[in-house]
Amino acid sequence: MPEKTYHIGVEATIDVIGGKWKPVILCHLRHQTMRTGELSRAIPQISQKMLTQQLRELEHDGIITRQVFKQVPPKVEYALSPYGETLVQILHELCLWGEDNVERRQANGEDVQILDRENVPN
Amino acid sequence: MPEKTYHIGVEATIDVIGGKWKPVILCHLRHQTMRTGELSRAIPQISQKMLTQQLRELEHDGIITRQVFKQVPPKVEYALSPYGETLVQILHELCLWGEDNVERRQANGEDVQILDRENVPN
DNA sequence: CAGCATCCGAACGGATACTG
DNA sequence: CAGTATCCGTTCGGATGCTG
Repeated sequence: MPEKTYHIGVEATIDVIGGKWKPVILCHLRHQTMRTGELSRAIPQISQKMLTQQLRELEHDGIITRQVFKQVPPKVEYALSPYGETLVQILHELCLWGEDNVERRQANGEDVQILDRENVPN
Repeated sequence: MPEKTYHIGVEATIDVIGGKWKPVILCHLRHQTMRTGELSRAIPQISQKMLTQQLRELEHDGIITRQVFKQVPPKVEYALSPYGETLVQILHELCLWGEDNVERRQANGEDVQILDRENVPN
């Protein structure tokens, strides 16, 4: 009996890139390699613990790469792995849908905003 | 100051369709309207409490519709709303990616399986 | 059949302090 | 700068029992 059984494809996807932070991290890594501190500044709400933890898991699942520069002070760069690159299209669509969703909620009178859009319609 | 601030589009998306169960529920509703019991049987691992809770949230966010038939025994049908339909493409891709991911892990010697594929390559 | 309420353990996730 | 370890409150989520 397999140790892990999924009933539908999306379950496996969520298992790897699901959660509160992973999609955000991956979205930032879509366009560039980033150092730990850069990611931390790009995602101000995340705690240092969560950031490291999520990066470790993404690395373990082969989605991102972690390159350590042996120097003082330390320097570590994270980037999408070739396999992680297969997610960029989906990540892009997830970003766009979220932007549309916020617009929709604003039009609906909700007090919500989004700081960085990657698509400015019209 | 807005009560809800997102820094990037994908955050808003995750806020609405993120979590362990919502993507699975939505994937099932892509192709058909389903009754509560049908969903429950289609997702055997979910508890009744979680199923109801997630359905309520999806309904509240305008992703699905809930139609109650006034009869005994009760009958309730859930379906994607027109707005929810804007997610079908993304959901489809999430399913496919997960299926590929499982194949990749299997090829890597991991003891993992997926029961229902929607795309059987080759 | 569909749903609500409650209890309770597990996991998530933040704050802080410390290391190479 | 990057990362580890610990403490601890909050939320998640399962199990059970009950209602119309």
